[in-house]
Amino acid sequence: MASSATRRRGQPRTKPGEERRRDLLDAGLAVFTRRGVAAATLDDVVREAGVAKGTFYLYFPSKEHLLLALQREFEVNLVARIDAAVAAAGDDWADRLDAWVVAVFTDFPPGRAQHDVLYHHPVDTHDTADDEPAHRDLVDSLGDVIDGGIAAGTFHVADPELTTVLLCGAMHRAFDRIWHRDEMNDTPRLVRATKDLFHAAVGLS
Amino acid sequence: MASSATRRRGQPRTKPGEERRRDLLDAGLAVFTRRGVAAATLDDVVREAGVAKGTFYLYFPSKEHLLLALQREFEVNLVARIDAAVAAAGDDWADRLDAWVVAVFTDFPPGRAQHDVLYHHPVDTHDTADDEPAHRDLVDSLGDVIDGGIAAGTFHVADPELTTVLLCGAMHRAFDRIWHRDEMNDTPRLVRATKDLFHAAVGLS
Amino acid sequence: MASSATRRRGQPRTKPGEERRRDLLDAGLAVFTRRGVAAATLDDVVREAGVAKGTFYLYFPSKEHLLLALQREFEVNLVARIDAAVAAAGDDWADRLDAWVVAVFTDFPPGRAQHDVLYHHPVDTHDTADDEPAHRDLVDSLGDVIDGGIAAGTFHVADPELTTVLLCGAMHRAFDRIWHRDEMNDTPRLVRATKDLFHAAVGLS
Amino acid sequence: MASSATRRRGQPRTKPGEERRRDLLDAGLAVFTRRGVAAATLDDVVREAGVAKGTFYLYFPSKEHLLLALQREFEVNLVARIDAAVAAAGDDWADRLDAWVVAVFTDFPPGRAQHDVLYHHPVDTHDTADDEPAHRDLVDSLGDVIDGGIAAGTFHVADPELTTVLLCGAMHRAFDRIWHRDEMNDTPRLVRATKDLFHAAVGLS
DNA sequence: GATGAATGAGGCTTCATTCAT
DNA sequence: CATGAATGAAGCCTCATTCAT
Repeated sequence: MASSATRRRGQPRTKPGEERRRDLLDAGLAVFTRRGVAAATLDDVVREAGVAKGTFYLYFPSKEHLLLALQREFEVNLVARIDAAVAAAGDDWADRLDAWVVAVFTDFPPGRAQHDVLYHHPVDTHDTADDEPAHRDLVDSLGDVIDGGIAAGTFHVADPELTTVLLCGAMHRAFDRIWHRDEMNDTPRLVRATKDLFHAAVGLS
Repeated sequence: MASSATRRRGQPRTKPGEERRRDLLDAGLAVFTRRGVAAATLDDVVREAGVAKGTFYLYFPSKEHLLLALQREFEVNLVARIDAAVAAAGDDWADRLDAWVVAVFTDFPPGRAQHDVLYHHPVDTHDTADDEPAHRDLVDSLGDVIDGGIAAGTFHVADPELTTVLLCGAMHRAFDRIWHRDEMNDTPRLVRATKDLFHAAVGLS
Repeated sequence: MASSATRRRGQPRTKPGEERRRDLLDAGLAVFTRRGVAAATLDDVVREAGVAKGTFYLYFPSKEHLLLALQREFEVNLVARIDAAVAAAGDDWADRLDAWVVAVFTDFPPGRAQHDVLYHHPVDTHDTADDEPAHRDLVDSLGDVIDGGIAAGTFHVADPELTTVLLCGAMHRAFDRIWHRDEMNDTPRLVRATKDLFHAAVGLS
Repeated sequence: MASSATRRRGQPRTKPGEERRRDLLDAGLAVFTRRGVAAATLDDVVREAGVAKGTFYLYFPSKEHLLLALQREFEVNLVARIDAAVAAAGDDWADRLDAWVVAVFTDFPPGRAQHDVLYHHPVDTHDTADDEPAHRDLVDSLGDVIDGGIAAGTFHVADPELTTVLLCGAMHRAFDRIWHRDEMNDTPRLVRATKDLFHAAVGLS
């Protein structure tokens, strides 16, 4: 029963529910990241988690739901960290906007693999019931900054809502393209270009 | 597009190779679009094409290669149409840039489904040999416009290369988000917002 | 040997691993024997074993490996029985040689079908990893008798190693020819002729 | 249409029947030898022969019959060459027996691959109708020598018929074992051991 | 709670054979 | 005689999910 998550002998087989769920989530992320979402099998996941097949279904109703949970968790954490960085940037809206950009770029790289898993898998939002409430996402986060700057009279944007979506999308695709081609891994340059674009978009200078 | 799944008696079974290939390509697109790439089966494809299983393998070495061919074809055509629209816009670079945006927006909607198939499926560029040369893509197309405007002294962009990628990404993701939520299908507004962003990005007014 | 293809209701589905493996082995032999190795399908095997397709792959990595296991098992058992008969024949080397011949002939007939399966199918020893150590085979068994008789001064053979291989081969092909033509199923006569040949080969009388 | 048997331009497409049949036979042997009988496909064969799929069925009713024809041809030729060598050996029966052995050993090696194809593939003699008359085979050939020696009073064998089969089998299996293990490719030694065995079997010295 | 042997529908691909030209 | 596109039955194997213990 060798596995990277082998259970130590004598250890109790049962764990608090939350901890088991965590193990499964971690294992899922590891496997999805390693093998790719499509190629990953439930067998891989439970082996990685050091748990029996059936146990998985005690915590998630299906493989699809594990992915969904992973995606939600990833974005929630990401946004929380970004929001914090923005809050720490002070009161100047231009600074806050820059802080948003920098935060995204410093946060993404370590999670590049997760990013792929998160954003590039077509989760069927059809049969996968949407129990949980929609969470605050990247667009909401950027929207707050832009709306704030406008309210303060610093930014000038004709259609803030759409512009926010567009800018947010700019980054996403940029990441994909850049990373997948393993070219231009020049973060400072990327940060600069992105800041410039954002500034121009909100009418700064 | 021969009637799916039926063949008139007495009709010749064989067709010119190019035509059969076309049928398969059409059938593939239809099925991928209807069922989604992951759920689509080869059975679906050949049924749609009104052809036997084995026939498929006379034209494509695998399901993956059908997808690849479809993707290539889609982007090549899209870019060709956009390039044409830009060329028809006259000599003013601002007009050309606007023409690019308008072209994209008028061209995409009918191909929304294909767009999903094309851009959202992780084609394993590993074992799927890359025989054909890289083709001109959307980024190349936008790049030409931006580089042209800069060369003419009309546009001013600090980092044209990255800015092009960013702007291109803006649209892509925007489409995804907008369409997938079936909200804001307000194309004129979308065109206006995008033009504004592009103008700002290249330093117009 | 559970009734093929049926399972009593309420009966537990799971069995001790060894037992399931046995069922599969038995089913495999039955099917290979009935249909021939090439024509046998996995469907046949699992139907015979009263088990689902997937279950097979819990015990063997492929159809090829089932055959391999069957072959190994057959030869190991055969050789064990022959060795026992030889040991029981006493100390006279001529008697032991005769015992070897008789043992082979009494043992083979009931296993004629298995013999075909075992010796006539080209198991690709290429990708079929050879985990287990080489086992004692018929040639080894005969070799021990011949070497023993030589050491005792009873037999006289110029090239014992090759002669052993040759004598062993004599029988094999003889069986094939004789059985496949369903002629000359006269075992006593066959035993006599073989004993004579073996005696002559080792220089007796 | 590249192939090792490409047709020269301007060459007539039709050939005398016998020649076409020869081409197919040659191609079949080449492919069976190269890929192995089981892995060889009809596509391989016709490509090798530089002929269309349908043409094959003008000359052979099935793939199985091609193999059968190849086997027959191989053995007929082999036996003819051996018989000739025996005839050339003079009138002494011991010499003739030795000549038989030597002939087999000099003839086999170059045809090792064909030997495998010929003797190791289970041709279903069930549905493959046996139109042609049985041909003279190796056993017949050896039988004539042994019977001749007995008639001349030179050989003494209790059961000539079975002994012949046994001796013939000795060689066959020996070849398989020896060649397949790429060990003991020491032909002179093999010839000597075989001669010894044959001499002993017919009561010489 | 936890287990893991068992399931079985269904996927992709192969290839001997046919037949209209 | 020759062609080769088309056929389609059949094969092997995968894997999400279940359920008796």
